[in-house]
Amino acid sequence: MAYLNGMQQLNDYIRASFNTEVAEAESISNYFHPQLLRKGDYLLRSGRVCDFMAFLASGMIRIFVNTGDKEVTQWISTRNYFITDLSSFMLANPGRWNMQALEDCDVWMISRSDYQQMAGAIPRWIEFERMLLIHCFIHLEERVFSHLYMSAEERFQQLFVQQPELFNQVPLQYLASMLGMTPETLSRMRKKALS
Amino acid sequence: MAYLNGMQQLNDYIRASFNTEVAEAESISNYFHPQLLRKGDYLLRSGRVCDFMAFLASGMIRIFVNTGDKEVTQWISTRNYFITDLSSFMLANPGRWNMQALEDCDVWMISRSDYQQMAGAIPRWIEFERMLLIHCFIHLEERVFSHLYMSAEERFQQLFVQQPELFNQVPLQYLASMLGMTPETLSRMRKKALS
DNA sequence: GCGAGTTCTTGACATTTGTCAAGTCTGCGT
DNA sequence: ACGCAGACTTGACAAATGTCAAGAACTCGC
Repeated sequence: MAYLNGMQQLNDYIRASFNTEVAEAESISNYFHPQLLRKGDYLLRSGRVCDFMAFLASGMIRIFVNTGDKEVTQWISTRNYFITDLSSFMLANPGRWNMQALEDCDVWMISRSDYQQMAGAIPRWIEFERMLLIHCFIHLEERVFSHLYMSAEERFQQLFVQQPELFNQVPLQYLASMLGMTPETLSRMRKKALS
Repeated sequence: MAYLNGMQQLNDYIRASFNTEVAEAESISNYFHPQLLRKGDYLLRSGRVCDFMAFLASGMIRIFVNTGDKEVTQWISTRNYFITDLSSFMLANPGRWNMQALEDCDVWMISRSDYQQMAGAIPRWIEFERMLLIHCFIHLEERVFSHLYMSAEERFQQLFVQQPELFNQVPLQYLASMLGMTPETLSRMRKKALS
């Protein structure tokens, strides 16, 4: 059941992104294969080459790295996002990131070789990939900018407004790390925000 | 003279990036037109649609925004980089960034319409653009990461090692902003580093 | 080479955020 | 339901960084 819903979601997402027909969307989503992740399962481990791109149909995945002294969460992906270690997937070198399911996840995966085949077979995929890269760039640029002109508290408040659902579902320590502050600081700010 | 050198540099850069013949590199660089900027001149102003991509053959350009209370320098581009307000150039919406010459610059520009024409005429340009986007993504990701796991001092030291030339040529206040700290703090850290 | 304007440095102090440690809460497996 | 382990909260304090203000150094046009 979860599989079928997930595939439908991938289809819908592609149709909306490509503004295209059902047939073309299906020709794309057929390249993807379902996988269920249990809470705690790893989709990828640091140091491995990332040989896939994944579409997260449901659940949440945390992307993080262990730097020896501390664990740094770079990002938490929610449903309807494509996930990969871009550097590793595109350049086929060992990657930095761990990807771990924060809850049970329904994930649709495509291997690098299938990806290349798809890109060759479906010219519009290349267009789509281009827009994906552009939007990722814009998003990261915004994030760098937030560290240049906002305080920790302002970054917290922005996230609290933009993605309040994260604060129910994600362990606070991961959000803290993603915001570039300690769990204690985030705990205090959240308390203040709720009062 | 500067023009010829600049064109040569654009050619060399493209040949190296594309790993291609002189002829193809020239067919690309012919789409670009030279422009000399005087120190202080603006290549782009905040709020305008960015209708160009530029190759910086010599000089330095500061990319920044005025947020009302303070000016935030996002990046300082050195020679041999392509420069554009990516969001604005690709999506043709009004951009956020100012771009100002920190010194006299030799810049080679291509308009959006010529860019599109070139992309249509030279399929390898699309490949190149893709690699450009991927590398920009990786660079920004690294930069976000640096704000998550490094202190201000560590970010300073990293920049000081990686691009020491910036510290001679660029007003300290801009470097401070780019690193996400105040000029006073950077001044103190630099003093400590030099002793 | 001079002077106005900008930029940089320095000190004193304020604020923000981090660190550590203890105690509390919560959720999960048995 | 119990107990354990992990997660969260809280307080006291420490460290990093910011703010403000004054003076020094530099730059650039004349």
